[in-house]
Amino acid sequence: MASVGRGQAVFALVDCNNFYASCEKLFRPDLRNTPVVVLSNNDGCVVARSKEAKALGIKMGVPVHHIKTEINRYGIQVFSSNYTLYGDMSRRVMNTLEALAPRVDVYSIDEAFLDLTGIDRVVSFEDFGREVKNTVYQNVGLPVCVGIAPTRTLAKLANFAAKKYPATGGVVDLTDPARQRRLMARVPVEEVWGVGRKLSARLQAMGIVTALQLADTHLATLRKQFSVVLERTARELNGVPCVPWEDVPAPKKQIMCSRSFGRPLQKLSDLEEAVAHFATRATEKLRGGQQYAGELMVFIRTNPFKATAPQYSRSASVKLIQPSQDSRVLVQQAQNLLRPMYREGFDYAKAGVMLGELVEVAGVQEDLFQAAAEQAPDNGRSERLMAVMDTINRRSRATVYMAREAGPAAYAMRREHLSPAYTTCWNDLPEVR
DNA sequence: TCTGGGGTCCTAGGACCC
DNA sequence: TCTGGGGTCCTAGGACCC
Repeated sequence: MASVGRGQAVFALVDCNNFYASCEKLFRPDLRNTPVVVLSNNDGCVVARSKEAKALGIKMGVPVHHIKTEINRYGIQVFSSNYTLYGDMSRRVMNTLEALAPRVDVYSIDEAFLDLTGIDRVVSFEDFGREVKNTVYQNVGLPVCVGIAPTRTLAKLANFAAKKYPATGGVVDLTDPARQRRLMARVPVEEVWGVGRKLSARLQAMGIVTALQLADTHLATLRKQFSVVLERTARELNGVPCVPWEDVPAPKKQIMCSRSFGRPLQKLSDLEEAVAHFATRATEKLRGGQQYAGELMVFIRTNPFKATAPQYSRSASVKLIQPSQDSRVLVQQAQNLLRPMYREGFDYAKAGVMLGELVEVAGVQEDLFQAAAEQAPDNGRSERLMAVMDTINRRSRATVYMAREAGPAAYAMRREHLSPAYTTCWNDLPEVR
């Protein structure tokens, strides 16, 4: 059993295997050994693959129309993204983890860091990892892998090994420095957390090919030739934690809502409808985080992949005189930005709304140059109206909406392979006969 | 026919100030 | 001939993550 110094930090990274594909399979036992892929919004490209699909060589991010032949030849099951389902399954996984570990940092929809500092006085890291894996599988039905190490970057690497080498049984304790070096020597540098395509190309050109070579590179060189980011990564590979643990998630700095349209739009009125919808959704998220937006940005663009068609792409932003979380205000501002940008004669493929300069409720500044009487008349009415809208819409999606959003959505997504809402809709509950 | 959506952090460079 | 230096703030763009 590996041991670490008293008080030395230890993290576990728990990561669901092929998360979206596993969620789909969970409710379709008939697909147990069938290759499954899940598509991005609008059924565009592959964003998740079951292990059978990976074995067939289906690549991450490939447009689905490029793999039509394989889909037919191998009987690959295709699903549209069902974020309602994945979000609900994610919540169940995270709840289970929170019951097992004292401190949990939910990092993304399918992974979380656990703080295991000091836990080896009671149970070995390896045994704890197996308990996590088994409990999640028992409670939720989803397979996970667990990597354990003194830094998050090494925990990521441990998780990579747990996934890649079946002999590990899906759990790797990487607290032992000698074991860290042995693993790093076998792992390509591009697998290191924080090293993407561009960086790995530059590193390889310098002869740095493995994770271990990166760990052993002079820190000052990394900082000088790259940046502090890569220097920190190298430090973390050497077991020195550089990312502080945060119990309270940092407040968001921007909120975005954007979507490609199911089919190209030409008319201003259709774009107005889409932009109103995006602004409404973004503002809901804003209120969910108890924040106000000080800035609003709107963009529209044609399809850059369609090289033969005339291209057009514009964005515009406005600083609000007073930060707001009122859908009426932000939808109106978004329309004001959209109309002057719009040009006739283009096939618009995508639009979006971004909220920035976010402030907490308590930090809202009164407008210095507005007469008190002009500021006062609302008197909290906006907050109350929005709260009522949110309450109603939480119970039943989109019961109350802005007038601009009305009508059958011309911008609606393509989702031709959508699975039922097994866990969030009574009518879609799976039946056991 | 058909290529996602939503984030974060860092750096370089320009404007501006004294 | 010789044309400062240091600081801040903002923005755009690039890199990364899932």
